[in-house]
Amino acid sequence: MPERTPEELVTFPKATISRFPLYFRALTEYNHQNIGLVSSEEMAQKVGVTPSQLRKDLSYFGSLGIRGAGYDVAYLLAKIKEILGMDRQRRLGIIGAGRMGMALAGYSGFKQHGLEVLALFDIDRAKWGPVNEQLTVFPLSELAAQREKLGLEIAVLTVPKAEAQKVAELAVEAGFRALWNFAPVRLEVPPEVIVQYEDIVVGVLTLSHHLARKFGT
Amino acid sequence: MPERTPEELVTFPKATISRFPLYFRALTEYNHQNIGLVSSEEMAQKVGVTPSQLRKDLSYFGSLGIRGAGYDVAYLLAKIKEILGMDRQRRLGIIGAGRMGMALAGYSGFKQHGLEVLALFDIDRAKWGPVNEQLTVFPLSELAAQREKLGLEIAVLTVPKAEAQKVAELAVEAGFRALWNFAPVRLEVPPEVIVQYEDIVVGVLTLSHHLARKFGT
DNA sequence: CTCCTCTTGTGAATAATTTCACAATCTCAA
DNA sequence: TTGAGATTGTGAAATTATTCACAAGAGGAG
Ligand SMILES: NC(=O)c1ccc[n+]([C@@H]2O[C@H](COP(=O)([O-])OP(=O)(O)OC[C@H]3O[C@@H](n4cnc5c(N)ncnc54)[C@H](O)[C@@H]3O)[C@@H](O)[C@H]2O)c1
Ligand SMILES: NC(=O)c1ccc[n+]([C@@H]2O[C@H](COP(=O)([O-])OP(=O)(O)OC[C@H]3O[C@@H](n4cnc5c(N)ncnc54)[C@H](O)[C@@H]3O)[C@@H](O)[C@H]2O)c1
Repeated sequence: MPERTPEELVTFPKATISRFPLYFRALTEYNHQNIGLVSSEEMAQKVGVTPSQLRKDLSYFGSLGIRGAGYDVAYLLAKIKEILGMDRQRRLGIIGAGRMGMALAGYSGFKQHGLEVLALFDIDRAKWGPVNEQLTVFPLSELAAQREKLGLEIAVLTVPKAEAQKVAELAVEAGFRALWNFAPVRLEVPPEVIVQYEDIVVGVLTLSHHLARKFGT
Repeated sequence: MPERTPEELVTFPKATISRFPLYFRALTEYNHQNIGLVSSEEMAQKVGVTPSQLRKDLSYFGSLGIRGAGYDVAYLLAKIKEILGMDRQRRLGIIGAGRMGMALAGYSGFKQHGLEVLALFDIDRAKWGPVNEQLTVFPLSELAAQREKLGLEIAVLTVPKAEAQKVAELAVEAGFRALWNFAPVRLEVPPEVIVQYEDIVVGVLTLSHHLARKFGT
């Protein structure tokens, strides 16, 4: 019987993971500038966190730096890729080839993060067909087949909010275990499915609130 | 000498404000369904928080419910609008009429939150001109004039990341005090300017991390 | 008017996250 | 090889956020 993996069970704040993309981008820049070693102070300054927060964040994943010297840029970059699951390509399928779906499909920033949009799906037949050399909009009925064929792992939901629950269920049926939902609704899905919500108005309403508070307008 | 306003100085968790849009949408739905009164239990269930969290969040802004009965939907809706600064229209100008800028410009979800996109700006003259009946892409040089004329309060930055710092400075010069930045870079701005960052890859990389952890892939 | 039921509002308790502060230990120069 | 200087890694302290639990009303029935 294969022994159960010991499952290194470190727990860490949820916010820690959300800071890793910042660290990743800073390190990528250092790498481009041929900087091989960087201190927590320098890097923290660049991304706008405290040095101790940066060190603590990294420490949850082991002893990744060199005492007395700093962090090896290339090594830390590799480690962060591993932690974020960027050490292998993640393939995305976008459901809903409307304004938001198409904007995401054309986003050039995904590539450097190991993310790749390989297909779009829509219910509207007018949208079916190739978008460019690499990308095609498929009928929704192709969801399961293309997921399998292209190795899609993450379903991006950019359909109208009234459709989101139904489409989420179709995605789960088609074998997706990770959903990235842009529609402003809470989804009911089986417990093994991970849902990440992207609520775009939160940011701008936070601004609006600050304007109301600070400037009284 | 006019006395300093007492400045009701309640402090509350930052996350509190980010939950208000959820409450707002739930209440809007109750309103549509002609439900006049709702309990914290019912509403919390709907948005996916605990009832005590919902009550605590609201309590920072006063005693907004009716003991023994629940919350008056219409009243609470009005209060939340006030808190989020949605009781008056907020006008947005989008700088960068590319894929993301155009997707946001066409987003129908802003209206119900009291947000209104009134202009786009771009450096590329090929983009200048009317988009539809209500919306025009202006040359970047029009920024200050149109901000004043249209009453724009929030500048949305959807320019390439290499341009973002420069564009932020132009926006501040043009009189904007609130920036909503979609470019993945930290901006240096004067302290009186509020910046809200929208880092789109954080969400999907969080998913990627969970996939890597949970399913080992 | 009184009593009973219901649900809020909120201090206090608990939990989570961040910051502090310093021992550990690496580098480099002589 | 040693010592000085630098910077990490991390328990402990401080701070911030959430949950608990119940007193304080509100409302309705009789
Ligand atoms: N546009 C934005 O900037 C923006 C911002 C934040 C969130 N969103 C959210 O993203 C979603 C899409 O917004 P949008 O502005 O792109 O809308 P859109 O109307 O431009 O696009 C929606 C697309 O979904 C397709 N569709 C409808 N029902 C479908 C179904 N059952 N299966 C598959 N495809 C279906 C439509 O044919 C259309 O192509 C909405 O939920 C919206 O709230 C949009
Ligand atoms: N497309 C997406 O889904 C997406 C998602 C997240 C973040 N973003 C970010 O949003 C920004 C724009 O992305 P995009 O995909 O829309 O790019 P894009 O290339 O489609 O659009 C950029 C637009 O900005 C204009 N521009 C360039 N320099 C300018 C300047 N100095 N002043 C004014 N306008 C200028 C260009 O003419 C173009 O119209 C980038 O920073 C990107 O990282 C995009």
